Amino acid sequence: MSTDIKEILKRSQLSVTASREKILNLFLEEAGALAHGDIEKKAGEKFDRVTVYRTLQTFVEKGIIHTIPTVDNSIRYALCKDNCAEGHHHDHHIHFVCSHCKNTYCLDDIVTPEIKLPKGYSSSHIEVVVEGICKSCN
Amino acid sequence: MSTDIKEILKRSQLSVTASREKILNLFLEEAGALAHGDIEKKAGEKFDRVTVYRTLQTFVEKGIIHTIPTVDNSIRYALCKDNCAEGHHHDHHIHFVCSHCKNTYCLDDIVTPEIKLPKGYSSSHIEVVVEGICKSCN
DNA sequence: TTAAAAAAGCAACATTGTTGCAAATATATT
DNA sequence: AATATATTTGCAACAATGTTGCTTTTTTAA
Repeated sequence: MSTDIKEILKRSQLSVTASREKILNLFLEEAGALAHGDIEKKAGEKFDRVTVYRTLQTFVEKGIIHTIPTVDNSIRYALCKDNCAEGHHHDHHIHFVCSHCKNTYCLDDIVTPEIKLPKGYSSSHIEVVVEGICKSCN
Repeated sequence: MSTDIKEILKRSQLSVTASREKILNLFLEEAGALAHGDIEKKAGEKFDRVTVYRTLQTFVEKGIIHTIPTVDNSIRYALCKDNCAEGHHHDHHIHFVCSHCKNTYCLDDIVTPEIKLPKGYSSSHIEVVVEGICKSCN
């Protein structure tokens, strides 16, 4: 477990604990996004479910990870590559869900497009989720 | 309850039952999208929770309603305006979530944009969810 | 090293979603 | 219109997921 992890936590003004290190490490190791369930599985029997819930919530608040919209009932989380400030996410990349391997990836280099809205609507944030076959499965 | 409702059900080769009529009617009356919970509330104590789950599932399969991605843990459903065939949705409109009234709307006239993906990725479906302030709240 | 603050773990509970099966209802047929 | 068949509903029991309050443990700061 690299010292980067402690650094990230400290930078976000979070105390460094075993659970936070472990969970953050899972995200650093993982190419794709993780759902709460994935984390429980990967962390083994080590942590209480409640701890995982609270840690994810804290990480989102501090801008360490962000949520990704899904059509099934599962919140997926991924690392914020841009340096999101506390309580202020500003990711503008799109997300890709592979229909084959079921993984979700952040395509950090693909920026969300402009959308022309009807009169009366104003936009503050745009989410794009593309479904298809990913690089590894193609 | 208009006879259109029976028509829609028959067209999808579904038997016409009180629950299906009532739930379909909720969608026809409602401008925005509905989550499972909304439907349970609006339908009052009339139906078993299981019936609502199964009805929504059936409607999605038959192309009567479609699901909308969310970042919270709730599947939202809305009517398919385009005539989606059984097991084959082909909606290409975008979705709008109002941060003020919390409603989700289909913007049927706004078509999802083309997205240029990195090499190796192929796309089969694109979802766009715009967050902002809607017409009524502006 | 110790005191104060923060987080983890536990228990109990609430909500949400699933499955099998018997009773009720809808459809098709006579 | 009445009946047989097929489908759907409602119930019960269960599984999974998410939440809250409180005590113990760990971290941080002095």
